[in-house]
Amino acid sequence: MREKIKSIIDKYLKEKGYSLDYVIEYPKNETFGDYSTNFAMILASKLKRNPKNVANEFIESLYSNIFDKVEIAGSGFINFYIKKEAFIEELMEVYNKKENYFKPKIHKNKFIQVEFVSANPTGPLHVGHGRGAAIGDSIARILKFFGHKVEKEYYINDAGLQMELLGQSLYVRYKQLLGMDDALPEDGYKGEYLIDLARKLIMEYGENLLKMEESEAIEFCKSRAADNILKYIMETLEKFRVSFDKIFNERRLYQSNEVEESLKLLEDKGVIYEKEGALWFRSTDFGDDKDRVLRRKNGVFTYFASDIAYHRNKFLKRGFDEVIDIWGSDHHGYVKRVKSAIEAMGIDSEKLKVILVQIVNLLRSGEKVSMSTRKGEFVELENVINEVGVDAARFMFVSRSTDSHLDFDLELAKKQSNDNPVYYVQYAYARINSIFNQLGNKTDLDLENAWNLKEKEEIDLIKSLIQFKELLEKSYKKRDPYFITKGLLGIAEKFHRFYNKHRVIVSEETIRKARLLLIETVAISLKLGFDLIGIEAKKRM
RNA sequence: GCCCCGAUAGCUCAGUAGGAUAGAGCACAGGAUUCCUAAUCCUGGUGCCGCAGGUUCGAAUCCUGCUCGGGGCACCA
Repeated sequence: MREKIKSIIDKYLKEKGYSLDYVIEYPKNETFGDYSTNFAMILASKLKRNPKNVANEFIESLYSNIFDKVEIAGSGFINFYIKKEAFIEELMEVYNKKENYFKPKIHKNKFIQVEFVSANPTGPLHVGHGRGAAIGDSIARILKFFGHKVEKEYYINDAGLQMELLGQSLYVRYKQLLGMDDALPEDGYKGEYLIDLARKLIMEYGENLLKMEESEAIEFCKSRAADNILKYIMETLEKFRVSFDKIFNERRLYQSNEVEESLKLLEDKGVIYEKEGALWFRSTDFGDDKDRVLRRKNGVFTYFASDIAYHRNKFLKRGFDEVIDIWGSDHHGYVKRVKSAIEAMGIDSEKLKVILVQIVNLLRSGEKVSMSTRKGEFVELENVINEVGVDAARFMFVSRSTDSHLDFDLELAKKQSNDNPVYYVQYAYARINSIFNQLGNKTDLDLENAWNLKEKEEIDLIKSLIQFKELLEKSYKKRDPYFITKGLLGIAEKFHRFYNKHRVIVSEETIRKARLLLIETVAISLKLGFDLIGIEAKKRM
């Protein structure tokens, strides 16, 4: 609809020989029509003319039949009042094309990777990971829907100190359970889950680990812990309806020599130097605050080094056209240097999009819950899912734009009441379904009936579908699923309003069929939105 | 000290790439169900848009400075 208006204006401007940036928007107030544009004001200021005259000339030249009326308002806005027939035509289009209506016509297919969660298997996932998971998975779904080839990946830093500490921590717990006196290392993992794991170890191996060399025992504990925890993480994610196409291990980058190769590549580009025994990347050449260490004095590579290799692998080995990394906001300082390195390797750093997910404040009865993995005082995603359900959790996580903080109140999300927007939206779908159930299968819909729609609530509902299309597109362009929740709420609101005021199952066949067509189309749209953010389209509630 | 994100109604947040009287949900009060699910709907009112300047026909939105909150600034991960 917006495009139709835009093409009319563009055509007019083109005939006049102008081109300018203007907007077509929804007026704040319904009495100002369905759409509104400021182009006359912009053109007028360019020509130093009176905006109202400019607007008037445009209106007089109009001959389109989709408008009831077109008015000048305020200091030169042009307000468009759309004929209801035009909206009904739009509805028919949705009905005909189904989900495809919501896909834009043109775009080139890309091969896109979405890398997310990527938590090290050193402990269970917490709510922060949950938000990343919900966002990443939804983005992948959206990109797929819009026709791209998408690969979802989980990256594990399994080559560094963290995993070492994990092994040590488990070993200590194991010894402690056997009555030995030992303390966790300073930065060790203090969570309960390691005690559980230690208990399992004792059940399976008794005291046998004590007979090993300590380093061997720790190595054993490390891989046991990692395997177990990763398995647990994946189970949680699966429950959360999040799956991955690939798990990528950091260790692999060393085994295949890709870390060395990447550094060689950078060296050839002349952006590497040695200082004080360490190897540095001159990221300041690319706008970073300071240069970064790649290999420490002690000969050990930094994570940055393997991350460079990892991104080289993504772009040069696997050939992704676009890579989306979803990180916690606490990694924001890292973005610049990774992009610098990519640029240095001759890759367009625009192809890497880093989405920083802001913090989740978990509240329980108003009390803020702290979430540090190492201290072991975090709330597990698993618990949250069990408490509030997958649908509510996923919806909550994506219901704010990614760059704003999210307050997640467990008590609130648990409530099955209308504080909880996910139920509001799902309920709309269930109601539609219930109407169709009522009718059994005698619901032959045919398009022509749609012309009988005339009530304000009916037309408003159609408008909400058109807006949903726009929001979907925005969600896609901005790579943020948040806009989908907004669209869903918009449709649900209009639907509930319609439902309350008008009955679908009425004796008059023409009206009944028209409304059935309408709600069928609404159901299609809702279902699509649900699928894209990974929540269930419940037929009953 | 430097960098990032934020500051809008009692609370949680929108505000669509400068536009009309700044919106929604929650909370609060009242009302609606012989009939497709009351997990719904309807009616009520709140704002120095953090502060101070600037840019222009016009600023919550852009620029500059400042204040406050959160996070980040390692040869840690």
